[in-house]
Amino acid sequence: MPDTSRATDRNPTRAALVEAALHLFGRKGYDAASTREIAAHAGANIAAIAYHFGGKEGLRLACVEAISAQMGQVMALDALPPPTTPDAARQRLESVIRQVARFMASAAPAQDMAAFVLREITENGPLADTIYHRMMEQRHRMLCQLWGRATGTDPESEATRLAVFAMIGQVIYFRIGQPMILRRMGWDAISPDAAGRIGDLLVRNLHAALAATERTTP
Amino acid sequence: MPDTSRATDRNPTRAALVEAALHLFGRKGYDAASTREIAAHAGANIAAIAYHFGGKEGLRLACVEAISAQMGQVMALDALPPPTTPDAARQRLESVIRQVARFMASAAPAQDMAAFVLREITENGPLADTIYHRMMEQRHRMLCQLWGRATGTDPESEATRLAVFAMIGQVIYFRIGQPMILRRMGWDAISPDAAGRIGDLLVRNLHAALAATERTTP
DNA sequence: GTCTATAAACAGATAGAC
DNA sequence: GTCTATCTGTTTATAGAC
Repeated sequence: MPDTSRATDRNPTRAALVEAALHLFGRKGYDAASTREIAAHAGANIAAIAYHFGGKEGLRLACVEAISAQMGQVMALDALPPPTTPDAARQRLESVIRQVARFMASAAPAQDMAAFVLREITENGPLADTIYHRMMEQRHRMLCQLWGRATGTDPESEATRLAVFAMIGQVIYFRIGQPMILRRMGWDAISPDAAGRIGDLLVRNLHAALAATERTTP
Repeated sequence: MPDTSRATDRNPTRAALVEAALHLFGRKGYDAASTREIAAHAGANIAAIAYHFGGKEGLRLACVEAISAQMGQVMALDALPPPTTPDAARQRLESVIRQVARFMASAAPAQDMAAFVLREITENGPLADTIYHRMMEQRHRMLCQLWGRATGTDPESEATRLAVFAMIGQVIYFRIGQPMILRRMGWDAISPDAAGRIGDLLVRNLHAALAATERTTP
């Protein structure tokens, strides 16, 4: 059993297995996706899963690590210096929303990743804790910091935390509910143009919500 | 094989099976939830599933019918006369949001139903079409009517349909993402008080978004 | 209507050849 | 590292007693 915990994918079979697993776990759920199906989808042998990951559970963990790595790239908030003025915070929130919206609305891998994370959380599986602490909590906290700076309110107040969840809900629903949205819109995919218009809408809602917050809690 | 398609639950075993199936399908997914587990959870025998529903698939269909019936009660928009003034439309939207938010945030069955529907849609299972047409589309259309009336814009324009999806996203995220939200808020459940505050937040965001729409597209 | 017993297909894991 | 073959347990569905 070699590099079971390695996130880097030097081996092409290993990488293909993670990609296929992410797709099938996300689409059908962990239990419903069989190792045979995953191996076939990756063009690999069933035994390769045990070899590279030690078993099905190891493959699940490898998926979490792959998502964590990808997510760090898309929401690279951590690297930038924290904004000092309300206006700078507002702009930072705006650019985060646009970036995440573009990623969520279009990119195919995002579908699998979002579905996978959501499932792991709602099923409260063995990796729910890991996912929450490594990917969710710190990012929400950072968004609360920006929101607090932008509105002049306490970043860790209940109102702020809930407001950030409402904002997040808008963005990720365009991913989670996408099959429904596509049908209703008469689209077969979200074009780059459409993703831009969705981003515009979400930013407009962001500004409206920020203004409403400032007016309510001065 | 008796009343396979009956939605009314005269038989207590039948009703218990639907309830247990809704819970387990919603929590673990259709494939992952075994008929043995469902029967045990309902205090019934495995063979009762084949007897009452013709098989596992029939049980799945019975779940859809149960949700459809429940949803008609919670979002009883259809019965009321359509509002004529923008202000009446705004109030109608507000009351729908509060009602759905209260249901989504607290009631335990809502967890199972929301998770079940979401899964069926994202897995694009055999009942995805039924669910979309019987439960999603007409309600979204009705909300678009209200939104259009409230803002004076075309109810079926792209902007309106997307704006309604953004609004819906906020509401249902407080159900879908609830395990995450509870952790972050330090709650172990959403109290009635908290549900009220979440409703306040969502209504405030609704008003802000409506105002932003009016300003943008006069 | 509800139960037991069983059939036929499937799952994940592993031993060992190459 | 990758493959075939096989072991062991679990799945849904069903036949038939009561």
